[in-house]
Amino acid sequence: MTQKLQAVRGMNDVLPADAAAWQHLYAVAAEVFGAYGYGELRLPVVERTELFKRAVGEVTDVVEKEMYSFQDRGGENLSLRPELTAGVVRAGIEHGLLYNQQQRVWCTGPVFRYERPQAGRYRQFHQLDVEAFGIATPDIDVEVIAIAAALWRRLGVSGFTLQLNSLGTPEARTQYRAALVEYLSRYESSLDEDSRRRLGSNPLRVLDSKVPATREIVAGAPRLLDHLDAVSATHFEAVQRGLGDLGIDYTINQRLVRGLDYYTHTVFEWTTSQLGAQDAVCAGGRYDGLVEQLGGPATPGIGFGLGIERLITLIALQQAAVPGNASHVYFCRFGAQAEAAASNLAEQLRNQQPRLRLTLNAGGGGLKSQLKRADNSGARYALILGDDEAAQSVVQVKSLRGEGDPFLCSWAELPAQLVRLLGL
RNA sequence: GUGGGCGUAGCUCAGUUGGUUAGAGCUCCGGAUUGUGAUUCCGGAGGUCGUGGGUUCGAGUCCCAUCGUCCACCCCA
Repeated sequence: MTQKLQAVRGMNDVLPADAAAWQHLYAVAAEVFGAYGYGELRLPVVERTELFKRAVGEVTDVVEKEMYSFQDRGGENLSLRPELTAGVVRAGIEHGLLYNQQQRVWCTGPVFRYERPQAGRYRQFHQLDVEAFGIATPDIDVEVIAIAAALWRRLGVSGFTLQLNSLGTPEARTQYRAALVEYLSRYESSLDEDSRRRLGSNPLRVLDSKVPATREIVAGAPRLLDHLDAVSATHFEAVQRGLGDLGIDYTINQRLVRGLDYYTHTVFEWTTSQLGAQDAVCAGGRYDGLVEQLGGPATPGIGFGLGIERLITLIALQQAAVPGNASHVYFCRFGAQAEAAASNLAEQLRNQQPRLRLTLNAGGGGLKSQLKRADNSGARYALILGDDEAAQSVVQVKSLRGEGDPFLCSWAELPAQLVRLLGL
């Protein structure tokens, strides 16, 4: 069977028309993260499988059944990263960034999860990641959450709900876990199959279940927040106060437990009702034990991962402004002399005005069809250079968007004229 | 991994109870006095009807399989 050559299932191309939104998002994100003093970290897409097993957790779905794992030619067990935090921590430890110091970093790139694709869920997707290390106080929890809020503001997207919870210290969590298991065990026969399995492996995830019968049981379960030790409770209150001071609204969701094992204390999720079932756009939390768990010095950390595809979808849905990437001008040229002159002129213009986006007609065609191309390109102005104009060293400048009548402009004055017209 | 919807021109779709050369709109290309777009008029290009089997005198239309896609479960960003 000859199979048509096509992209791998769940892995999408981003076409030029859509890339404008991506570029805009990256530009704004880099600016916002930079404004908070976060530096970019660039990491490999492939890591040792062991890293994710130890960081994310051996019994999580992500590691158990969603990783792209393989052996390379040397027999190493490697995986495409299913998330970014583990790699960030690995790099931090490896390069000594986490020894007794603070680090604020961000990271972006593709991540991979072998899942059944659906709206907002792909096998290769992209995340923006923000992480802060070496700061145990709740002010950094607030800062990290505020960064996301700032990003929404700068992008002009809205309608999020910030859900907040605390998992407490590992000790508190262990204690709570025991209480929860004891409670749930009493109803074991009434639980759904998944939940019964998780009772042994990862009981907190049962809280998250959507099965009605299980939810009923969960409703009467001991509450995590009631089991917080004094330190955790104080920390959580401080986070809430800090968010309140910044005017960031939130709701406490006691069932928010997150699917990755490394979280402690604060966990949060920015969700929206506009994306269907995959409603989490940005999620994260504190992971005070992770660095040590991966062989580094005991170092507190907190961060979030943000789904770029989901955010891009929201931007489109809410029609938030995205600067266009169309050319400013389309240069029409015809006649042997004029074509050569136009080619030189175009180079000069681009050199003198690096911000100018100029498409030079190629492939010939009559003026009519060239102007058609100019119009379709989305350019604001057309430059027209035929042999008549060339003989006088001028070009015709013609608005394609009803911004005044065509006029002739000398080659010498053209750069200044374009700057004026385009507001470069 | 489970369940359901859908796969006909680049795009959005129509194709009557299976029946002669598979249609429309948009896009694209060309033309309407030889150098002026987006409007109008005329013309043109473009499809092995996802793929492979099967039923039939005959299948885009029915059956099976397969791939893809969409949505939900699950999981998460």
